[in-house]
Amino acid sequence: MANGVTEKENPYLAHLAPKKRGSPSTSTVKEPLYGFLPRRVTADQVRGALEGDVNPFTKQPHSASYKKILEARKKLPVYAQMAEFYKVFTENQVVVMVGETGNCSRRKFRIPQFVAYSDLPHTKGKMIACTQPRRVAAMSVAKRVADEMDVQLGKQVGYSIRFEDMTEHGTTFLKYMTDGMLLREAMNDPDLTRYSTIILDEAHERTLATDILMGLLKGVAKKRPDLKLIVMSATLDAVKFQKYFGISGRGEDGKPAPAPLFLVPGRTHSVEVFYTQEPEPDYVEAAIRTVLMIHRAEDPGDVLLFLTGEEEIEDACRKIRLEADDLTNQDPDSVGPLVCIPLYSTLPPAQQQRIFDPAPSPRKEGGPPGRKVVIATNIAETSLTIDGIVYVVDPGFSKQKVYNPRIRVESLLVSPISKASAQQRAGRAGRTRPGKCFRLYTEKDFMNELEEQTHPEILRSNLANTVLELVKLGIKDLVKFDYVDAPAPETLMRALELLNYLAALDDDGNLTPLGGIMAEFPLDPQMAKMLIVSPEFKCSNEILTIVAMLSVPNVWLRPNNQRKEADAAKQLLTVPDGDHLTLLNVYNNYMQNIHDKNWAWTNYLSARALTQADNVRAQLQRTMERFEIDLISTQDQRTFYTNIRQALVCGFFMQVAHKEGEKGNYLTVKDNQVVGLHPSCGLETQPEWVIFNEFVLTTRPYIRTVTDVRPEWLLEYAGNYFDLASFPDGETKRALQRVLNKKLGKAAGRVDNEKNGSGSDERVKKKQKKNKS
DNA sequence: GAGCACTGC
Repeated sequence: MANGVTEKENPYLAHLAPKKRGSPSTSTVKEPLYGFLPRRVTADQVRGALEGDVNPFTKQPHSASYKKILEARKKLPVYAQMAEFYKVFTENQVVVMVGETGNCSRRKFRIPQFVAYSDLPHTKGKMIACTQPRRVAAMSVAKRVADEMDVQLGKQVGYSIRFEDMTEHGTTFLKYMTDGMLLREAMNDPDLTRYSTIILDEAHERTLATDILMGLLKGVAKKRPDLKLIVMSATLDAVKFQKYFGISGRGEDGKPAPAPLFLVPGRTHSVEVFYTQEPEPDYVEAAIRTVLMIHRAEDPGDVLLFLTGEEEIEDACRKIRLEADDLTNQDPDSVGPLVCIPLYSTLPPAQQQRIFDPAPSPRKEGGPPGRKVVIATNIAETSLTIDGIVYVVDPGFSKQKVYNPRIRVESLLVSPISKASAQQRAGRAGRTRPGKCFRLYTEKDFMNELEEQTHPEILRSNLANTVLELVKLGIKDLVKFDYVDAPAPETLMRALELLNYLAALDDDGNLTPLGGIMAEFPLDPQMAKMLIVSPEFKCSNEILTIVAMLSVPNVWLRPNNQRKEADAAKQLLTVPDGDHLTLLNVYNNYMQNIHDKNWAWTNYLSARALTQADNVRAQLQRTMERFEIDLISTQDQRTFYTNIRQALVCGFFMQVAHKEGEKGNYLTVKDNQVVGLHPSCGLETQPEWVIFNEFVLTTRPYIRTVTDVRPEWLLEYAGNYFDLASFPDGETKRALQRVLNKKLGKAAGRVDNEKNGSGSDERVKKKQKKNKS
């Protein structure tokens, strides 16, 4: 075999190899575990390279700044662990690596570099991938590592994220990327043959993409003895990953031996944790009280308070500011000034930056010091770190996505956080010096009520997209796929069912040619489907725009003090037949005014979201061109909107609602959920049949982004789904039956049909008349 | 007459 690797030497291969009768079991083999490519570089050699005068990658002399960075690096504990790292890395195919929280940054900078140096003489032409759950991290870490290695970003060290590929083919050998990006690459190269080592960072976050990658890579590692895998995680999950990547037949009694663990010690400061004596009935009120108490009684240091959402945060900010003002008025000499800064993702970036402002100065020299209070969502738990936080207030809640496969609805629920999450939050207090964490729940509740880990995303999501990806990756049996945590069978069934109705999978669950193309689009399957069929309706240009607009955050702005103005501006752009058409109209108007920087703002639209939509549109257009899907628009004004609405039906026929009674209630078809039109909906009337983009569960169930459709289209373009025989009895079925009867009647009397079926759209006509007058 | 936890392709 290549590289002199025999199957026996690789337990993963041995596991796959047919067992010979009477041959000794692999568990008795005592020689070194793996016989991979000879990566026997020693720590001394690497130190020599690091400290030498010439950069081994560029063959250029090391720069002065490099030498300065190197001196600092030499003091880090990881540097001292180099020899230990190379030993475990050389001897094992899979290593689970653990660093205390707060230490992760060092880990993600150094370990990939160590691998890079070890690979230098051996794996020419193959790359090292290091995945991150977030784009910003992939970008910034790559930048810093390029600096540390004294190479140019985008050359030997690069990154690859959506819309931005900073790598050079043939030159880049260390590539930081988002986990989703690596998963995309895997769809066209399931064995990831371009890579010699794959490092999954932040594995404990258990994003959907990381979870799928872990399942995939476990299989690939068995097939590819030359592939090395490093799973990096926070302490708590390590054992789970060690077991998951365990080596068959190596442990006691022939059981799997856990994958080896490599520990990188942490460097965080101690955090003292306080609990309440009794449970708090109102956590927002308790949180406000705690923040004010800290402000009055504790030493200087900034405060981070975790709340669940925008409304809660803005409310708390207001109340804390009021109370702080009261304190100041009572006795300006006893308390310092306090600033309260909200932080959540939908805040414009400039306002997010405020969290890095220094705390306010004392009112007068020698007076009590000022304090900064940041009130944040979970964004401060993972995505953004704020240095200088000394006090954390943790009410123990966050909004979490949950998926109900029975009614096919994803919603956000305020739920108790996990122990792991609580520890992560507490850790935010100890980044610069010893800190304190005030938990607004009892110690008993922490011990007994909180789950160990937050449920991984794969257990809380609609998996339609994921299942299509898995099938595209060549996974034959989705139920038997080796998940780290297997999703509920019902969730998989729902996904398979949807993909089958969309004709992405055939009745045996095999990928159809259409499904293969759908998987190439970074879109939900419904949207991919309608985009692909849209040329048949002569509106692919328009559907492309609508899909792009649906893929970005809400474009409508509605500032609290200008709601009326915002609503009026929206009204001017509204198309009465449906919100999807309104989105198209908004985009087209935006493009016509692209050079007017104030256009978005004066129309109460988010310029950021619109730019993003434009990016997404361009990317999708490239994918369409790759598959030769025509970009066309009809010139016929009479059918312009009708065609678009028909194409929408081809993707979203499973998200149809039927009007019931006169109260404006709708029933979702087949699931029979009573829903209302969301107040943001711009429909002029309440049509009998509508398709909707999402079902949201807030004060009551709503359908949002809604468009008027005709029932005969449902029967025509989704006949399989609207098979009346399988329909539950009820008003919806009877209404469809009437349409069907009428249609059959019409088909019988052709002349009649010719006369009425001119294809014109009554509402469009009406509107054109209106516009003319 | 509502609201948008957070990511990602």
